[in-house]
Amino acid sequence: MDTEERPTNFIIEAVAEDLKIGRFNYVRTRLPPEPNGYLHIGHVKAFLIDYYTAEAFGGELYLRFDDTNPAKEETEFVEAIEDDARWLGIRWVKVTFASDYFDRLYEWAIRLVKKGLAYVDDQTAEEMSASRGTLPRGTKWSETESALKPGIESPYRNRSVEENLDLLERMKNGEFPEGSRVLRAKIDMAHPNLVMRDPVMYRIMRVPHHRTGDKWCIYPMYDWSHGQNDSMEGITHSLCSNEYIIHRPLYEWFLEQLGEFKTRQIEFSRLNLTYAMMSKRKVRKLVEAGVVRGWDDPRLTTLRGLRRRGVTPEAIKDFIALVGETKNDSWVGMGQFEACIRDDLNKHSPRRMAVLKPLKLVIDNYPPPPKYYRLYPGNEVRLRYAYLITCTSIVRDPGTGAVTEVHCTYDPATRGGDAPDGRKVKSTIHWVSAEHAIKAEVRLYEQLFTVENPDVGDDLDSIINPNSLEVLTNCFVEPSLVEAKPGDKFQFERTGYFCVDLDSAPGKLVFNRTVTLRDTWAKIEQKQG
RNA sequence: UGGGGCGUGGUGCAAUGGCAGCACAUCAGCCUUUGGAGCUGAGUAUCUUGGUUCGAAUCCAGGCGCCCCAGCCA
Repeated sequence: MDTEERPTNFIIEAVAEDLKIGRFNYVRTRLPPEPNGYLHIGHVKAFLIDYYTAEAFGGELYLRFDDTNPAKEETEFVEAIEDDARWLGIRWVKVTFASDYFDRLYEWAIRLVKKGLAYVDDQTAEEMSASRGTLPRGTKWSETESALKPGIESPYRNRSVEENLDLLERMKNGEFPEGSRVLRAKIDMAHPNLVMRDPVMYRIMRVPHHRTGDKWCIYPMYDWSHGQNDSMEGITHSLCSNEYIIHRPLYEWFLEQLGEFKTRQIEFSRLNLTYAMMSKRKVRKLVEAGVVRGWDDPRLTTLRGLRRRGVTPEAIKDFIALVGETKNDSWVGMGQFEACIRDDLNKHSPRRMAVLKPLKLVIDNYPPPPKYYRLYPGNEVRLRYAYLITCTSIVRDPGTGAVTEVHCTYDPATRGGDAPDGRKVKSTIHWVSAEHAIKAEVRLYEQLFTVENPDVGDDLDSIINPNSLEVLTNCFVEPSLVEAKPGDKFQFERTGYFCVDLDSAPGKLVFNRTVTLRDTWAKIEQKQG
């Protein structure tokens, strides 16, 4: 990756300005994944922005797992995320965890309590929600008749510092049941930004943590952890998606009150890709329901799925570069991604010949429509790298009418494919020798979903494309592919880009179609109806 | 509209007060031992109204549209 080739963007410009005015004299960013699932294409944009921004200034990148909710997180995902990110080509200087800072964070919380800026609230979750000054959950903003109402201050809001300190200590020691109390920042229950209406800092959870075990009974919320960890690590720029814009005032309020190092948060728009499911929850449902074969199913846009499908890190990075970095809400078409995949594969894939559907190839378009140049009775074509042949007749199955044989004559003078008399043929077709070719299984993929945005709605069954996978077991590939190993990539001439699947084994070749070639013929066909 | 964010060809991104450009997609042509790849050309855009200015996508004011927020999720 050549840094100079990447265009500048508003984040790079903002960071450059910070350096220029002396707000910081170095650059350090962080990747902030929550280890609760596998990485997908949507995460890649954020990862690459963090990586490139640091790289552009000779800065450092930390990989920090945001493990503040033990109910959802597992070590398995930590390893998978590191593996996927490394595969992409991202490099970091150290790996840290939000849980590394639980002790220090607790000290900071005590500081706020002592300053009278945080208190223990005994209200139930329902009471807190009701007193926030808004309509019940589930109500649409459009159904809101009047302006947002101020919240109601908790009856526990003015407890003494001593009592708060005592209660917090006992929360930490596990003296209270789960959900019975929280620590809240004392800010402003009438604030127009709901995030500032006394946000929760700690909640009681009797759940073992994948790294700290049973040590803690209270766990910090995102707002009371992320910015503090950024500050503790000397992160200069905390880059995140637009949904955190409204959290920035709180992010800054905490660091201001604490008097600690002030990281700057900058937001950008997340990636929306058509036909891609970004919701981890929903992808999990597909996996569990057996709609796909696993988290690495080649039809998924998880990094593992893309990798298995044969998509390269370079193609993914090219795509992200092309998408750019802005705050605009936008949708990028899957076709754009596929163009990047083809572009990279075209440059790097060795060409091979493979016949996927030996007979159908010929019969589909007979009698020939206009502009059809391939093999049909009376027409001469070139067998790629071999001879010019002329079709003389076809043999059909008397019962079905399907073509079972195509008879041709070859011109012995055209060895290699050139005619001594200089005559041209309009078409060259690929072939394999029936005597030498080896058999293979080929898996063809189409979009998994029938709708552009599979993340909306909950009726998954209605949006699944029933034809997203077609398995061909009667394919023949040229003998040189006998040595091909899982992950190897090829272009099957005139057909598409393919890679050897994980299921492949000696004597049992399995290929995935990564993406088809651009197909001008398909367009002509479409237009002709 | 309680607060916040965003509006440039079909899609995504540039232009940072000075000829609206790039990529993908589309269309036309050239070339081709992949109907692939490559090459050439074309069409299509500044949400709107007003203001400032010699000059506005850019600055200002109003309007319109879309998105985000009322978890003890991140």
